[in-house]
Amino acid sequence: MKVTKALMPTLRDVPAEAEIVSHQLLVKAGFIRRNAAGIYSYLPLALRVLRKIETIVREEMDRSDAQELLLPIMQPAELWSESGRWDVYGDEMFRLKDRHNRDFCLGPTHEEIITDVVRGEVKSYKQLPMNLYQIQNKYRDERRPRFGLMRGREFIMKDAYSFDRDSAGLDDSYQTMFDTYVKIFDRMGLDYRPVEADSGAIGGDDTHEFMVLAENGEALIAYCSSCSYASNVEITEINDTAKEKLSEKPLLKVATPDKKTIEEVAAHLEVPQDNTLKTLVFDADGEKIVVVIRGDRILNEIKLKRLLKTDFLEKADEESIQNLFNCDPGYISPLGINEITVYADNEVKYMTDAVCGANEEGYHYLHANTDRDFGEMTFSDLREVVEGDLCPKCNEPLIFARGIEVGQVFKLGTKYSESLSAKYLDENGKEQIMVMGCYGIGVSRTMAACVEQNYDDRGIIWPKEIAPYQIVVIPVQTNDELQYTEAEKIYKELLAKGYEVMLDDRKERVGVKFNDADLIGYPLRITVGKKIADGIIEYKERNQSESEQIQPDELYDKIATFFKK
RNA sequence: CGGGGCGUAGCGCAGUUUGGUAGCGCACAUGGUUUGGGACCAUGGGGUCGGGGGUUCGAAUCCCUCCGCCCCGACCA
Repeated sequence: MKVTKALMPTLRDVPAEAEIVSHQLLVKAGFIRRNAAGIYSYLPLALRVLRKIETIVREEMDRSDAQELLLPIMQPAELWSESGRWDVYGDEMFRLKDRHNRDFCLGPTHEEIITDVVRGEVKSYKQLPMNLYQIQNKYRDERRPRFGLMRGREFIMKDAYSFDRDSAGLDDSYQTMFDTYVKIFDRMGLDYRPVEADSGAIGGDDTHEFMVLAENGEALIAYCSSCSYASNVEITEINDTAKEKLSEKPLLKVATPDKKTIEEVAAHLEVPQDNTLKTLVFDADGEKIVVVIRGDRILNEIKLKRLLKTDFLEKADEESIQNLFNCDPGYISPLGINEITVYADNEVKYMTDAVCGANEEGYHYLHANTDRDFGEMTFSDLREVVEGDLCPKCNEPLIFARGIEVGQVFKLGTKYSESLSAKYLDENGKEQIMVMGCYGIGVSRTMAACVEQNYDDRGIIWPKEIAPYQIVVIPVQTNDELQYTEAEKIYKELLAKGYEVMLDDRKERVGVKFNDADLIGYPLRITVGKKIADGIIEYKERNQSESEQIQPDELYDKIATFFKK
């Protein structure tokens, strides 16, 4: 392709709305254009990258014996009512009606449709296991689309669904997909980590997220400095081990007027914040519960939700706390609480002579000791992990990193096969419910995540496996007969050898061409300038700072080596 | 959905307070001079000033209303 024929509209300025690097660079380098909030056109350069990502995904999925199909974007409401999600999904689902006033939606995901297809066609244990996938647009009416392709309302996703006879089969399918994802992201040249994660509203047991490591990632992950453990901090387990009690002083009531926050109380009493107790009140499915954690810690609501096995969990409002404790929330504690269930973080068990509220306006207690002073409480791992906490697997310190979620694998179980009755007959002719898994890769997001991880102040640095073009050939002076002819010769030769090449034949100054080349991020740049008269051309890799002067006949081996390694 | 902000040429912006012929830079077109890291000169094309309504002799500017978009929060891939 010649640049003069191509639609690759690079910009000098970036639209003010672009906030993060991947969004700015993809717009500036002429890959994407926005048509509406969270809705983008993929221009030719972007489409080439997407196709390459898809090709890698297809090859590895096919290799794992998954089969590609294509499911509809527009889906009938009936199926979603059957699974119960028509009412649950809420405003995030794009809904529409046909001319007969029948309800439809634009698929935010495809569990219902795939289960409908499979239940109609798969009847025997002999047909299982089966894994079906598609690469298809998804639609979610996000409350706030942002970060360009990271969180759009229309996006491309590879979604796969496995159907097994039983949970042992699902374990195998899950492992196969996990291994396949590792191969996929390895091939894309991304720096990523699979992490243990929360299964959230989709439900199910095991789940891993695949996180591309990037400074601006929205997710926080904790990984072990010595073993392979890694998890989303939302679920990172903490093993708080017993500590020796230093002393046990008697309880002492002290006045703390107008000192309601942990900071204020600790400062007033001249006690470190890590020797105070924080008491929180929650409304869990209509029942009030109390949670106690160390004063300087943050409660992890996901852990609490899992412990309580509840869907609805919300901080109790100030008024109901007043009614329960007869004092301001700043002075409450588990002291003398009998009628309310009390949960505490494991760490609380080992605290000595701590500060806690007196359940009386304006007073706190010094020297509270959990086992001595508090009534019955359930201990569990409830706090948010902090960097330096010990690995739950090997007790070495945990390190934090930011990541962008580009893939997730789930064990769904029978959630959808049951509600939509996807059943098969086993060896004994007995009806059984299929066991499902689902496996997603955000294709368009992966492109953005890749940019987020691979750029410098000049532009994008595509990994060579997914770059839109592999090589750009630049004649310094397009007007110069010799320079242009030689450049075109190299361009044609590279095309003939099967490379994806762009010839920058514009009558622009060379600075413009270099800047665009760096911005667009071709892995390799070949420059033909004045020195061609002496048989010398220039070879430069995008991720190297120095270029090399070489002879044209060295070029092809060099390029072959570069793309082979 | 709550709070804040913005909408003027493809992009970045000024003009709005105080109503009086719609501007600047980049990009684009033509000609010329340049030519190894976003050149220079000249000329030119391009606007329902987000839409509708109102006030006024006159509205980008004042008033009403609708729409779009961005940021923070809550939520989420």
